[in-house]
Amino acid sequence: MFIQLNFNSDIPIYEQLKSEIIIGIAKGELLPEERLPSVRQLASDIGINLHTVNKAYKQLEEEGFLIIHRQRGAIVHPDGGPKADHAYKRKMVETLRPIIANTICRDIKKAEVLTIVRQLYKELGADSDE
Amino acid sequence: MFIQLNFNSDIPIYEQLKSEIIIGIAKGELLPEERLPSVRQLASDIGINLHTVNKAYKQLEEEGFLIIHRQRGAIVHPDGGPKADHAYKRKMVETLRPIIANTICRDIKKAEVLTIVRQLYKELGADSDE
Amino acid sequence: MFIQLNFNSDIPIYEQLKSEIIIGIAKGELLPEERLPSVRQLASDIGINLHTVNKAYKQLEEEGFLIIHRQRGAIVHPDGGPKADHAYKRKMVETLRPIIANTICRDIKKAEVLTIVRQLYKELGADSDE
Amino acid sequence: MFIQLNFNSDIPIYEQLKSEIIIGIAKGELLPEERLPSVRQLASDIGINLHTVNKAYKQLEEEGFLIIHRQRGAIVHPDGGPKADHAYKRKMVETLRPIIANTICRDIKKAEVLTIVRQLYKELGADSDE
DNA sequence: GTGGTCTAGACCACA
DNA sequence: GTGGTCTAGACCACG
Repeated sequence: MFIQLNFNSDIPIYEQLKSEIIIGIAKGELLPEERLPSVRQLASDIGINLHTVNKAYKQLEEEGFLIIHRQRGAIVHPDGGPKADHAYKRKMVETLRPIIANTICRDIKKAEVLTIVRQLYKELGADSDE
Repeated sequence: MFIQLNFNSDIPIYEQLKSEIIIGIAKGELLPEERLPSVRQLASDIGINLHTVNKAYKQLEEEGFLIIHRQRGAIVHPDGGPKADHAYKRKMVETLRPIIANTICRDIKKAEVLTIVRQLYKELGADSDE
Repeated sequence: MFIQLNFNSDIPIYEQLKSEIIIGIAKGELLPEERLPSVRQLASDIGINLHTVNKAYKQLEEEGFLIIHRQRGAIVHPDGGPKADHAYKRKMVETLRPIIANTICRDIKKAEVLTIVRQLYKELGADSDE
Repeated sequence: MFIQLNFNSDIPIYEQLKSEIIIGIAKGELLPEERLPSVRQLASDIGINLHTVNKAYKQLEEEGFLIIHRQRGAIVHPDGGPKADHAYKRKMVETLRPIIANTICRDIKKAEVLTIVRQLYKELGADSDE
């Protein structure tokens, strides 16, 4: 699993790190119960601040992606991720709405966006027609 | 056109305002060349500072959604929005990837997400072409 | 003489109008002692506010390009323009410096800029090798 | 690098500041990747408000001269400046036209203006290629 | 009456 | 300590 961060992005490092880990879990590169690098280790590897990794881990635990043991470090949640409740879905729709509105303003066809979404599912290894 | 802001959100007010305006343009509630409220007027209506509105307007002008005129105020860009270049599409994919990854972790089916996207197109009034 | 204004520009209308008139004088389209349209007439022709034309005329008189008679209206200054004093030249250099600095940052060769300047002299009808 | 502002000028302070920084980059006083003072530091040094400095920095980032990082502050763009596209050159010509027209009206010889331009290139340290 | 500019001061997110 | 955000209020340029 490669973690690629863009230090010039306006997206906070810890957010990028969270995304990378979530992508890793989605792809199956990080399996349930798999152990993640220690905060110290990962921070050193990526060349970022220890607190930044810690913040990402903490929030991922908060959201149900990880379980952090004081001694054993962080492991991927046995269930592979938090469950989708109504609140989450509502928030997702709120997130997608301005993105979709933007594509409409820019005359991007619905079909093209749907294709992009399907490609992302393929890229992330969830390509089954479920 | 209704503008609904969430002052408790972690999304900046000016970002929410930008999204609302983009949604308005996508829906056709704001037509090309249509005049938007003055910064003072809108700020007063929403109950925020005029500089916050100004920031949203300025950025929307920068992105090609609006044209700001010193005397006439802000109008929707005659073209209804900026064109979609490669950079935009790349950025959109980068935006969608962690969202999609998240849905995968949460076991939301691809079909459901595609349905949500289609519903958003419908809601935003761009239901014509699949 | 055509007066072309860009109402979407961030340059004030009266400034654009001043420039157009100065360009007209430089080109010889407006000859010394030639009468300009009345404030009312020009404003109506261009479709702008009367005060805007008035402001441009006033400032051009102030700078020595025009002479405004209460009854006869505005005429081009008999000398064809104000004289170049030290203050003007100093100001011109101050105006050009950031423009030139910008071209350097953008890797535009000095030769290209000199060519552009020469072309402008040609376009404005002052092409002699004086 | 000295920053000299004229508070009585009709040119906005943030514009003057932008020019000074661009000149600094052109001269090579500000090298690519070099760090600029923090907005607070510079504002304090010059005696202006930090928002004014921020505005200048932001616009310079937008134009490709700087990169602003939340923690590291602002640095000169690694490339030393944005590239020159057609739009930029067209705008530059539009900027120069009224300036040149003015010199013609004032009987300043073309040769003198060309000399001034050459001197500016010399002053700004880009004297190499004619 | 419109946006543009500038100042001032506050709190927050980030690393 | 850095920039980001938001508020507040003032004066000005423009037309």
